[in-house]
Amino acid sequence: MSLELGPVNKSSLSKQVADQLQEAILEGSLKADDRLPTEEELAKRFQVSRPTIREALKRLAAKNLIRSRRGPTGGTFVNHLGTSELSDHLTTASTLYVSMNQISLTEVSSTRLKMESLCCQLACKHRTQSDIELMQLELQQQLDNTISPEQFCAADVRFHRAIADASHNRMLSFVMYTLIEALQPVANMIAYRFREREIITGQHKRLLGAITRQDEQLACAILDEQIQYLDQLHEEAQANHLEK
Amino acid sequence: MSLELGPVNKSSLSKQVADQLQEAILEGSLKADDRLPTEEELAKRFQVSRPTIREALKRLAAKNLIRSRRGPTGGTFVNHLGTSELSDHLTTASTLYVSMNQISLTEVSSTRLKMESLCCQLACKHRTQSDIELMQLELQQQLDNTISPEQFCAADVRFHRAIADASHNRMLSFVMYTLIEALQPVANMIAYRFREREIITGQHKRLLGAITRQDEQLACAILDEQIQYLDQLHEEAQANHLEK
DNA sequence: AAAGTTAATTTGTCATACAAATATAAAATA
DNA sequence: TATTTTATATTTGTATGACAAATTAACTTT
Repeated sequence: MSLELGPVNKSSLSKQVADQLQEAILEGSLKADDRLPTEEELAKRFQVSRPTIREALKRLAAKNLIRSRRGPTGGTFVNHLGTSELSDHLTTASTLYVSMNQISLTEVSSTRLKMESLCCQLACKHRTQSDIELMQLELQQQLDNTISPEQFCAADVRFHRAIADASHNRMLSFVMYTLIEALQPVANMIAYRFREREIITGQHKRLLGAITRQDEQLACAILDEQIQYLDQLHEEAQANHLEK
Repeated sequence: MSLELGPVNKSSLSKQVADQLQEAILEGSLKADDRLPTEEELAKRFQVSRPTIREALKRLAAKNLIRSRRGPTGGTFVNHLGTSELSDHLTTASTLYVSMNQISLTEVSSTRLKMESLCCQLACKHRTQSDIELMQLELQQQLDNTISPEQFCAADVRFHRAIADASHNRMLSFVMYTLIEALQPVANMIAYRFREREIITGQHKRLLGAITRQDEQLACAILDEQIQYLDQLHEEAQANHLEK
């Protein structure tokens, strides 16, 4: 007689454990800052070995869902995911996606233009004083000519993130973070040249002014100008690259 | 004398290994479908133990960057990430983000409306015959009253994804996938009631018609109608929930 | 009472062994 | 000879046990 055994486990144990834990987090059984049982105890509960548990935990750690600390008060804790905590995650995802699928930067930048315009409109409506102050802070850093290209880029990212956050629509912010990261390769190029830095920061200055004065149309226009400028730089760089 | 030792490794070995491998993938040294050295060899190269290597690999596996197979021709391979391959990744991220930060569905749905309108506009311009056929296929399934709520939801997701893909802007598709998933909780509700199914499929029918005839304005209007309808259902459900 | 020391707890790492899957090559069979 | 079966080698998956490192709590000593 053919004994109908269970559908059984076709995926690896560590994956099953990881999925169960993730489900628990997603469902709310495990809330932020909750401490999970020790690895040893998890091993007992799931009836698997400790290395298997550890592999499962690493999977979750890679997604930034948990953090671990050693010591008596240590252990593994559930992370609360803020927009910035997820950015690592999104950075790799979007950067990889763009590079592996050879998505033209035109596609990226046109999408970004539309979305960031939306952000700007909302930012003009809902920006608070602290939003403006944050943007000013980042702008100040960009004006400092002594900072390294990397620092300039980072400040640029933070400036655009600040615009997204000023929309006060967290979902929009979340999505926008992805796009900002995806365009970093282009942003990187400009950071190395003083002349381009000046143009960008000039645009940022005017953009911040427009948002402060709640001038939606002007803000969108400046944004459009910046993205067109970036596109142009990118095209030139590509042309140079082909010549070589 | 104070010997200035290197800045050293403050993060765990498995993380360092994972980061290095990821960097290699991101940079292009490891291309899609490339096979990595065996775990044993990696262990030798990185001068760490095999379990450590495995934890590192699991981190990458969690991000869907690699896949593993056993056997002589097996090993660990680099994944090529398509939109759908990354959707898992983004789904958890966005779902978690929405639930953990208690983002109101109003925020999500207003964002989605704007973005999906953009998709519709582009879809009207660029949709091909095969795009339309795909949407028709999914619509047919939704019209079948015998399918389960889960199947209905899945078909709904695929229908909206098809719209996003019809825009022929992969970056936009990519971002849109995230938003579609984030609104699934609402979509789930409607799938259980026959009456609501009918209304939704009716809207989809008209939407498909508009896209086929390349009527941008009409398409956007129908989309707006649908999202308003979903918002309304969601509000009612919440009101009921409070009464209880 | 304050400071330093020790002990306990928990994650991080290592070493080794065996199990399971799977393709290749060899061997047995029709 | 052709085909099926069997053996075998390779590689990931899992288990066990041990020790290292970090960090806190309790304890001891001054």
